[in-house]
Amino acid sequence: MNTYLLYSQIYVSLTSWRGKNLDKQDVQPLETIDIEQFQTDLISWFQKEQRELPWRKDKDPYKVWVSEIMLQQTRVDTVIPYFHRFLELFPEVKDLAQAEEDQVLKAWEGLGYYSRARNLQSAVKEVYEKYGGIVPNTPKEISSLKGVGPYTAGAILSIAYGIPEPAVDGNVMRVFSRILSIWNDIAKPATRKVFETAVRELISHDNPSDFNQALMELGALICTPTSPSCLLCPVRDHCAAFHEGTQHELPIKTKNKKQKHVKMAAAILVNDKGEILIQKRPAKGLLANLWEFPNVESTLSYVDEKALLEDRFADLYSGNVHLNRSIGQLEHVFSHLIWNINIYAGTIDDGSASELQNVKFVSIEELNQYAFPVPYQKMFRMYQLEKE
DNA sequence: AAGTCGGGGCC
DNA sequence: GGCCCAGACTT
Repeated sequence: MNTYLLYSQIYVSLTSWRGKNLDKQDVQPLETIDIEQFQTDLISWFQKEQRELPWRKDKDPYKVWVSEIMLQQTRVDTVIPYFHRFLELFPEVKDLAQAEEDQVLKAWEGLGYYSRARNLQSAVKEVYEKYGGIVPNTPKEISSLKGVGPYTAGAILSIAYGIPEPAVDGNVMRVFSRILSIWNDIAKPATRKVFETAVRELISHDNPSDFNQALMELGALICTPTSPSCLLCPVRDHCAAFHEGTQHELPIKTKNKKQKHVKMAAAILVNDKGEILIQKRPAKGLLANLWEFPNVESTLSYVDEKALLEDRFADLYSGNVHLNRSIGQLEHVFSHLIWNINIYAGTIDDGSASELQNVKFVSIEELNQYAFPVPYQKMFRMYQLEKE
């Protein structure tokens, strides 16, 4: 029973299923998917061709969890060194639960989307205190943890616990948009459910871990966004797009909007001991709880910017500020905005600034103990190069 | 549903 | 330049 899943059945259960190109499928009819054969082809390919990745050495739920959080919107090659360092610093739930947040953010420095780190630690604390350090294994409990959304819940449940839950990420949507010829816009939030429904029908109950990982591995290695390697694909016989020749048209994804430009001015301010003024960013919003150099959003005209900045910084830090020189400009691109920063260097008298909350004077050697966003790392590098 | 939230590597 | 990436959270 149900070895073969009729397309008509899927059609009923999903919206916009094969809503387009009904003529093209007649070229090479694909009326049925042999589910068991599909599972076998997919999983055996994965077991043979999968990459050796550090989080695949064992299925420790905590390690799987950390890896899945790091991998959100982040490439495998970027994550690998971070994963090693993070697990060295925080080998088990207890270690991360008891760590200082500043240390966690330092370990995350440069990886981006820093709320992932703060949410992960918050959730790990809950696991440590409420679940005795054991990562829960039910959809309800694990989904309630901070930072664990529908994808990550399914990934942990299937990979670490062998529970047949969908783990639908960008890879899975791309792969199944082609295999099942789904023309919904994968940029729309509602579309993910279409794919979850499909995965629930197709997932292997014998090996949900390899099934889900195989889909992602296929998306990363074969069924790539621009030029899929269909001739190497282990499931091309099951693929509607391959039969119809539409693999280059799928998936449908609407474009995202352009970034807004934000003008900034920032300064390296040094006191008479040669220490540098740094401050901690607010606990919410962009780059929350990371450290930065004095800066303002500036719509000032470049003509008088230096003098106006001196007044502004003097006011902010209750000291005499003198900007000696302009070091240059820096552009940094975020997902949704672009910073254009004018960079200055100068001095500040160490009056009452160090008494301000979230403000510190630190030596150059001490700087590397604080987590800085990449644009401020670039800024400090420019400062050091200019100084020589 | 749309906006916020990083950063780097391709093409 | 734009696009993508093992997404989640807030509004």
